[in-house]
Amino acid sequence: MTIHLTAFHQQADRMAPAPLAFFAPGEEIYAQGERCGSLYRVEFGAVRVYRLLADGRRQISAFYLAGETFGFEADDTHHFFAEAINATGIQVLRKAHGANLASELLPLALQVLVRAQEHMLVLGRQNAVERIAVFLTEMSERQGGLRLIELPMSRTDIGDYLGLTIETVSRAFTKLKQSGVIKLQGLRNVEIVKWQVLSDMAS
Amino acid sequence: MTIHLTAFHQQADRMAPAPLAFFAPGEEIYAQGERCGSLYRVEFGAVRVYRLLADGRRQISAFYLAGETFGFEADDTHHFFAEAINATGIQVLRKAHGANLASELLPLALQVLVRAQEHMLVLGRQNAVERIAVFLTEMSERQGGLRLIELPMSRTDIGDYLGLTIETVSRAFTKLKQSGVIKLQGLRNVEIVKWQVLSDMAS
DNA sequence: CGAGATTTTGAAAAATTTCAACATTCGTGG
DNA sequence: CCACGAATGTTGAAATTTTTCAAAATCTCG
Repeated sequence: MTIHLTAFHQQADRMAPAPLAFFAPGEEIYAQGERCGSLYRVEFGAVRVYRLLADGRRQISAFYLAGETFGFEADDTHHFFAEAINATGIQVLRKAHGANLASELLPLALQVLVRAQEHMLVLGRQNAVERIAVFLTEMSERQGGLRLIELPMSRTDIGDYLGLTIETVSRAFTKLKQSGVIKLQGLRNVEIVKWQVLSDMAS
Repeated sequence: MTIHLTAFHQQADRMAPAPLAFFAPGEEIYAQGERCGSLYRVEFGAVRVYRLLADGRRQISAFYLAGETFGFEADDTHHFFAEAINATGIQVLRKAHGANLASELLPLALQVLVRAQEHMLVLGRQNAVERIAVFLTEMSERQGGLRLIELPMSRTDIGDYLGLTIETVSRAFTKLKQSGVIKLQGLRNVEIVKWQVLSDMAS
């Protein structure tokens, strides 16, 4: 794959020196407990940000796709882990300190916040099929509202994002397939056949 | 109850005209869909911020206690409802636009964000007793780490915050009581008897 | 093409919800 | 200040959903 660096550099904003970093599938971007001083913008690929319980239970708080910014923290320490899901390019935005910077970051942080708050409704109050419906709707909207969507992540990741086991995720996919709402072409390509039905399920 | 207005006014920061508003128990502070242009700081009392599904299922995304700021939104529209839980005093911080303002708001927004992300782990991956343990630990920490805590909210609110039914909340409280981890003095006063055990449960 | 990894399916177990009844608490008016 | 009634909370039992454990199927990639 040829990567056109210039294209990325043109997108770079005035936030500071913004080196482009490459990550292999599964590679750690940062870990809980590490010091932080940067934000990260996905240029291509996908990232999962998660937290662990002592016994290994994992909750993915968000996926980040191309164009999205992550790495916001309340203090100088990372409270989460971040890993590349696939081969991923990331622009590291070194945090400078200044008022005009905060005014650029606040809207990005607020978008992450609103999404997190909306996801709480899913985790707290929706059943398995509804969760998958929300997830597919979200992924479609984030990929431009297309009916054909590509899932960059595994069923395990989807489960850990939606608070379900991999088996329950699989069964929910099966139900949506059997009711003709979606079609699968391979494991990671989903066609949304009945958009309105899926949308309604997501409430 | 006598309210010392001067004390509150001394706490006012330089954000702008900050009138103190009073809300009765259950009174709406703002509604989903309303335009927003203010932030809110709780002076006394408690607030719940929540979202609803079409069929009435409710998820409380956060409680806000004295000293805490809420009302952050990504655009100019409220995506959530906010209500006073009890008699509550709130400072309305009218949003001005400017860089120095954003630099003051960002840390507050980030604190809300981190808390939201941590709550996702609870909603997605912890069982009923663990959720109550987390909740009590949180409430204690937010009230200064005391062993005697006062819950300003009902069991229904707790359930809607933790993604549980009121009955499951009640049963979890009963289990914690029976195992000697907590004691109840009335419904809303909890004594944490075995701090470490509770803490460990919360993981 | 084949081996390992991932996903799907089935059946039983566990956790939570639902529905119903009972108990307790709280606020108000006598 | 007590008693009453409504609101809130607790408990029990059955139903439902999800998880767990196990095995079979499918996919991916070298």
